Amino acid sequence: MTETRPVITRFAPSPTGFLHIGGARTALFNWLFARHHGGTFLLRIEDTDRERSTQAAIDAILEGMAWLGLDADAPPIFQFARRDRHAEVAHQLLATGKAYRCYCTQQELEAMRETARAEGKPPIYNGMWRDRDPSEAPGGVPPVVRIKVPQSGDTLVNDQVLGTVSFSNTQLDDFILLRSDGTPTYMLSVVVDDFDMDVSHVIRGDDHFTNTARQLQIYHAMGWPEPVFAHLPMILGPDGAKLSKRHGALGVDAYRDMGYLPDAMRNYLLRLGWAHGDDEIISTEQAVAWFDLTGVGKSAARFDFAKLENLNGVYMREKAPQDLLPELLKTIARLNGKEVDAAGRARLETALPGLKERATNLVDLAKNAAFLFAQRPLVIEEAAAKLLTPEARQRLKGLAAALQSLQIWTIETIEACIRDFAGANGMKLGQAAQPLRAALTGSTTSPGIFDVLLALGQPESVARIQDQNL
RNA sequence: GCGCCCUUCGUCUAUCGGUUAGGACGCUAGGUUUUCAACCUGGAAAGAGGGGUUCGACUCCCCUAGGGCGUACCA
Repeated sequence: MTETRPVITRFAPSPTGFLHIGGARTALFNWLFARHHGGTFLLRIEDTDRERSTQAAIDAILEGMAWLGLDADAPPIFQFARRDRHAEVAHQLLATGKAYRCYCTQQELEAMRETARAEGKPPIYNGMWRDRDPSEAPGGVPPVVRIKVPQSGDTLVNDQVLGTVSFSNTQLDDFILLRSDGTPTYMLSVVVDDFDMDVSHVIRGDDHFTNTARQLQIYHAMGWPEPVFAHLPMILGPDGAKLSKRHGALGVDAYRDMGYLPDAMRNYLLRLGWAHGDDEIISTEQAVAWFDLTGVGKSAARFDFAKLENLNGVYMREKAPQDLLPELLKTIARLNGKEVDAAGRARLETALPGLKERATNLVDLAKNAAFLFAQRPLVIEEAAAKLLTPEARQRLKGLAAALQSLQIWTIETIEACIRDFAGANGMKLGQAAQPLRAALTGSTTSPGIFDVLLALGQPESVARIQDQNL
């Protein structure tokens, strides 16, 4: 197994649902590995299950990958379109005696499993048609094609994550290559496609580990070189149980809608099962430079929303306001059911630097920005209302007048005005700022008060303050 | 049932036979502060259990327990 072949990885989802978090991580690791080695990253849609494959799922997968920035180096390959080639391989195996036709009925197979289980043996196909003469075939029963797996010895799976694992061939059965309708099964298709696509590294979920021992039989039978295998541990729900719809088994689009940034998502997913010393905040560039299979852990990881939330906050703060704005506008529009108008947009642009420091996701940010678009008179939250005591309203009256008299409306002039007012009236800044905040935002929390005034503009600010003295 | 894999703070993890077992999230005490965040300082918090091997085990081996995956004419 010498690795002078060019690195080619692939992500091979079956389009039976959205791109979930585990699939996204598998795609990310394949992408990173290819990018790290200057190799090729391919996408293959495994749509051989015609019953369950849908166009909607294909779209969701494509959109999810685009959102995460995982670009493939070639158009997606649709597995079903290659069914003739898969069948061709099965017939080749048939011709060389490495596969055979099996005429078992469903009932016979079930009975077989029953007895095996009762005897404490693996409930697998017992090879009853393996050496039977085709002339014994019952009429009218379309056969499946099964591969001949060695009946003794071991199959070694050499895995970059799990190490070398030995499977007794007696545990492996003569699995089906071609269904009775002549279509190829997944087992056959993956192997043929990976071989034809020159995939050098098969990086996939841990749930395929046992399958690898089976798939290896096809490689052996065809005399094809094995790719390097790396099986990634699963991602579990926060409670340690398998991901279900209740917790993390959401499509990546759901994370986007919850206001998470793709950069944060990538960073989070990367750290789930992979580590590079003590590094936590890892840019995509660094990830590409550092990624390797030896950093992949062996144990399943639980999905932790709190950490994702924290990471997302880090990325929100790091991001330039102008880069955050388009996504934020979309989020607000989605939340409000209408686009942000020009005036609102101007306020938002001014307030964004202060706003983005205080939110951990876009939805939160949108909510914190809502006061910018609120109609007068503002609805005052209970806690904020408590700040608007009669004395506070008195002060606000003076403040409104002072602010109204400002000739120039900049962060500096605003700050000077308020500090002067507070100083002249023997108040601490907080005594002026808190009632002001309540009047301007209807809330007790907001960006810095000077920033709020600046974003709202002079007329609106003064009007909102005066609203409290009616 | 059978086979395979996994097991360090609550969570994600570092450690590759010798460390006061480190970091991050979360939690918590305090500081800073115009609110909230952010930020700074400190704290609590872990090697599943039992046997070996070794001068010495989180690290290597075995057993047990727990969890996961597979065992389809699904992928």
